[in-house]
Amino acid sequence: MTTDIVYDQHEKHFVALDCIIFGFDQQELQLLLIKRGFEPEKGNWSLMGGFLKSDESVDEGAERILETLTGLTGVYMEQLYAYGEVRRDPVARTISIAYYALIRTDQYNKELADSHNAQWFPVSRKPALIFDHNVMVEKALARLRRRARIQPIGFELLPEKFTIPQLRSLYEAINNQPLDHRNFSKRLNSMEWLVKLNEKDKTSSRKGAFYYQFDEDLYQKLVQEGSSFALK
Amino acid sequence: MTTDIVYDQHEKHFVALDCIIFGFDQQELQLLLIKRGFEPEKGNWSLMGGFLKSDESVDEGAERILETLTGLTGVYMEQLYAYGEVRRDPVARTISIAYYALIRTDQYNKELADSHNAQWFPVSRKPALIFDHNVMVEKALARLRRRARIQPIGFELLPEKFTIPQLRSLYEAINNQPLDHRNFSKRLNSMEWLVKLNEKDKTSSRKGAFYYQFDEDLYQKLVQEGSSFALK
DNA sequence: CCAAAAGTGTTATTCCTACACCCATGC
DNA sequence: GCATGGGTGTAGGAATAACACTTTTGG
Repeated sequence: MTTDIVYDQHEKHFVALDCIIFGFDQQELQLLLIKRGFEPEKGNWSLMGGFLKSDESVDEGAERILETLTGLTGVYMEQLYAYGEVRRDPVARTISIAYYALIRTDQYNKELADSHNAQWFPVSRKPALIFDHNVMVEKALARLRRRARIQPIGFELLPEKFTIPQLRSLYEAINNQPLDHRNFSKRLNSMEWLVKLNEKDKTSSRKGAFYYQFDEDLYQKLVQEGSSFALK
Repeated sequence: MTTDIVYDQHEKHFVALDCIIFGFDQQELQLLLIKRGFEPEKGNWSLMGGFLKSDESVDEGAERILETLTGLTGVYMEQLYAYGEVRRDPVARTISIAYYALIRTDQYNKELADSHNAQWFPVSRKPALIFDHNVMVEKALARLRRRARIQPIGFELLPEKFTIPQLRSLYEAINNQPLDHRNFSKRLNSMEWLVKLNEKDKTSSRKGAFYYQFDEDLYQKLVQEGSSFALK
């Protein structure tokens, strides 16, 4: 690409993309981290990252990074924040644009992740990370908590079919606090976009819990009509 | 700065900083825009922007851009979003990190702004902007609306001393909807951080309205103790 | 004395919270 | 038949929303 005399007097910078990858194992909120294979900080834990290429948008770059580690495409991803302290990366001045992703822990490519020395950690017991990755994770957690209250993104962390106790357990994990199961059910049952199936999950109780599904189309229609999501 | 063999195989990019500058004229929410003086899009309206330098953080870069136009430092600024479509800037691939700022329309350097062909526009009647600056403004507005409900940033747009009707008028402008003045006053009067002064503004009524101030220190203390801001 | 904006109080409704019991099933 | 988790209903309290009148004062 040809550039311009006005632009060419300015400096260019490395632009990195770092992914905070969340998962849920029916108990705890998890983070997919990789063990860094090169200096500096070799052997320490870090977020999955990579450099922006010239022929991709930053969104596309973040999707590529996620796919490189997990093999997944089309999953929920949201830009979190751009980190730009001068010395945040000791090797070279690098601007990092952080994204967070919500994936289903049973659907990613484990061999691929293994080959990058990736490992899941419960958010509550994550190791210290390199550079400013710790603050990225903190911000992602805060964002996820806020978003999950007002937008139906929790479903991205659950299987297509889920039970209400599973969903509650997820929200308890996200917010790190117990919820009253009666009030939670009551609120959910008033949500039109929640579709009850004629099928039960019997893996966690003798009685079994009904499966539900999130009706994305109906939800979009309801949003158009002015109703809004709220859960906590 | 020396870089690294691992880094050097990657591409570098122009990184720009664009500022959405909000003001309030006692009636309407305003935007400070500049008339672009060079091609392409010469003569069209745009946000104030500039390129990131190697020796400044992105926050510092944004502050520098704002100061270049307004002469102001230390004003409220928040990173909004990083825009990174490949062709968002037709001249050269440029990542833009957008910030929004809240300034007092009576305190900036008008000569400086004039020298950049800057002009205030009511948000409701802003001209079409270049590149993706329109979506930046939309996002900034949405963010401002959300923030103003849960954090005491509205005061950044008002003089140190303000009246309750002024504050209400500001919130009406931000959210573009009328508020019940009785409920608004009631809510405010229950806010401990609102300091009533023994002085009245008589410019807008014969009776006069008491001036108030925001007690930042007390607010911080209250936040520490777990109370939270909410206004709408 | 009157116009124009400032200030204040009460009630109805809605939403949220707390809380306890019955149900279905596999063993 | 009992232990285990799943499912439902009600009542009290808090926050919100709706609404009308009195006050001050410059002209």
